Amino acid sequence: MNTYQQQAKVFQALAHPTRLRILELLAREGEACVCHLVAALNKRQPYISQQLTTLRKAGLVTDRKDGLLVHYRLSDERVGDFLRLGKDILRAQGIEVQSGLALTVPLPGCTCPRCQTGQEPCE
Amino acid sequence: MNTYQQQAKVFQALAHPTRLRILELLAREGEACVCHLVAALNKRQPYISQQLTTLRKAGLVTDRKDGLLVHYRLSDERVGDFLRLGKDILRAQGIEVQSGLALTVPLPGCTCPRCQTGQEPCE
DNA sequence: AGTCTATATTCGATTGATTGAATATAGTAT
DNA sequence: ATACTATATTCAATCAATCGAATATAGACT
Repeated sequence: MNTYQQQAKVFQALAHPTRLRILELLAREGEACVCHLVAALNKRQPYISQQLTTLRKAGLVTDRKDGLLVHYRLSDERVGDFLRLGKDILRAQGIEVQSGLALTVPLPGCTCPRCQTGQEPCE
Repeated sequence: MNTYQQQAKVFQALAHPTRLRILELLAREGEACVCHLVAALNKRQPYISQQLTTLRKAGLVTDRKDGLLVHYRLSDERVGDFLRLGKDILRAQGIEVQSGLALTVPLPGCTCPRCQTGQEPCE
C-alpha cells in the first residue's frame, strides 16, 4: 500500500460523525473509558466499540486496559490540533461549526464505578 | 445536516489517494489546469474531472475558467498546512510518507498551449 | 455554419462502508 | 464454579462510493 492509500485510510476513519465526536471528546478530556463515551454520545455500547475499533486500526487512538474498564486516548496530541485546524477551515467557508460540550462529571447514565461515587471519570 | 456530518463529508472527500495527490500538487504549485493534473497523475481526463468535482463540492478547491482551460487551486491555503500536519502525524506512527515530486515544466504529455511552448504551466 | 479541443456529466456495475442484532470474551465478585 | 459487568466481535442487510465507458458542453478557430 502506498503513501496516499495509507493517508486515505486514515481520512476514511475520520469521515464519520460519531467517530469525530469521539475524537473531539478525547481531545478535550484526555482519556475516557468506553462507558463514558456510550453515556456521553447516547449510543449503544457495541456501536461505540465498533467505532473505537475503526479508530484504533487507523492508529488514531490507543487503549489502556484497567480491570474491566478500557480507557481510550488520542495516539498523538496533534490529532487534536489537526481536528481544530479542520474546523477552522470549515468556519472560513462560512460553515457553522460548533464545538461539542464538555462532559459533566459524574456523567448521568454512566454506570462505571467512578461515576457512581461522583469522582473524576474512570481515573 | 449537523456539524459532524459536514465535517465527515469533507474528510470523506479527502479519503481518496488520487484526490490527495491532486491536493498536494495544488498545495505545491499554487494553481494547475486540468490538463496538467491529467498529465502529472497519468490518469484519464474524465476520471480527474470526477475527482475535481468531488473536491469542489467539498469546498476544498475552487476553479477559475480561462478560455478552454480551467485552473484549480486550494480554496484555503491552510488546506496545505492541514495535509502536512496529517502527514507529520503519520510519520510519528512510523509510517513511511514521502512527498510527491515537483512538476517539471513544460510537462511531458501535457497538451495545453503553454506546455507546447515551454513556458510556465497554464498561466 | 462546422470542427476541434479542454473539461464536465451521466449511467451502471462493482466494491466497500455502515449499522442493528446477536453473541463472544475476559475481568471481577460471590 | 457461577454469575455479573464492561467491552469486543461477527454476521448480514442496506446504503453509499468508486470507476470505466460513453456522451455532453462550451469556448476557440476556420
